[in-house]
Amino acid sequence: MSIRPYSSLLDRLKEVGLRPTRQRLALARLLFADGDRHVTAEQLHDEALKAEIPVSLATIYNTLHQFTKAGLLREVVVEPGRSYFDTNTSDHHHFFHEEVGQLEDIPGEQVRLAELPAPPSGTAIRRVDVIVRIRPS
Amino acid sequence: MSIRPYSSLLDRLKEVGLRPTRQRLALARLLFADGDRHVTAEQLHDEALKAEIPVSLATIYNTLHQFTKAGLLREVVVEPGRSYFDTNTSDHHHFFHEEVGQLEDIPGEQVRLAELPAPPSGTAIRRVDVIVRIRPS
DNA sequence: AGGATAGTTTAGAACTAGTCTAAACTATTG
DNA sequence: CAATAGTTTAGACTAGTTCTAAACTATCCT
Repeated sequence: MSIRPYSSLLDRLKEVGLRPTRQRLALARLLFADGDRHVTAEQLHDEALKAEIPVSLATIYNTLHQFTKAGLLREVVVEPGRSYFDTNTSDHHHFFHEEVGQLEDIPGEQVRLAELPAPPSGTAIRRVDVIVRIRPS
Repeated sequence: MSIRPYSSLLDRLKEVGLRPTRQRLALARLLFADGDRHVTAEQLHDEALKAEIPVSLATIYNTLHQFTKAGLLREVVVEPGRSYFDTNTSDHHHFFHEEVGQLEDIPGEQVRLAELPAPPSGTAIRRVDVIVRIRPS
């Protein structure tokens, strides 16, 4: 996402059929301004308020889900009762730092699946998530 | 887990330092009686009530967590806001049937990681989860 | 065996993340 | 610029889970 220049956020929203409202633009800026990020709804909400963007929690959730559906974000589930949203939508995997509750991308192709199982009949693979759970050593 | 004969449930509980109470024995029986299972707290609760084992939801949660800590169960996180417990504690991975909310073991070594990334310095790998998310095709 | 003790269970309150609702607001379209 | 359709919002609500403090029970000790 960081590939795209700042000014095109508006265009990207339009492309995916979302009106470029004040809130969405502001949140998109927070999310995509600098590099890859992994945020929870609460985190983004706090950040928005600190940045003087008064936005309701409901809108945070709406926006995160709409962005996800539109392919601008990817949801990552690693902890019960908390969702993370990843601004890196390319095919990649994660470290999850369990003590801290922090996600980190595993760069490039450092994880490679030698073999994938055939999906049960009548089903198709939608996505493969690899989570490497780490701890302070 | 199904390796162990039924009568040894009591011993297993003792081994891991949990008193073999009526509730724990009954839940262990439900969990480990026939083969590998993936249950949520609510599912197990319903099952227990149907089997005429009146047990409170709090005890279900306590028991699932104690069993997990003791290594009799393994917790699998695939959906926000819902935890699954797997009676198969050996090293293996999962299909997750998204429409139905059902986990299924990927048999044997059908998933092999060709390369694992080095964990960030100061950390050690605790576990690697591979979740193959599937959909009806 | 019987009582003391420490671990366990329980109902229900409390909590947390997330969703819903319906009214107010705003971007777009003509 | 008005009409309209999509968006935002506060606050009520829900689902899953955890907490609490009182009642209960397995175990230990004599």
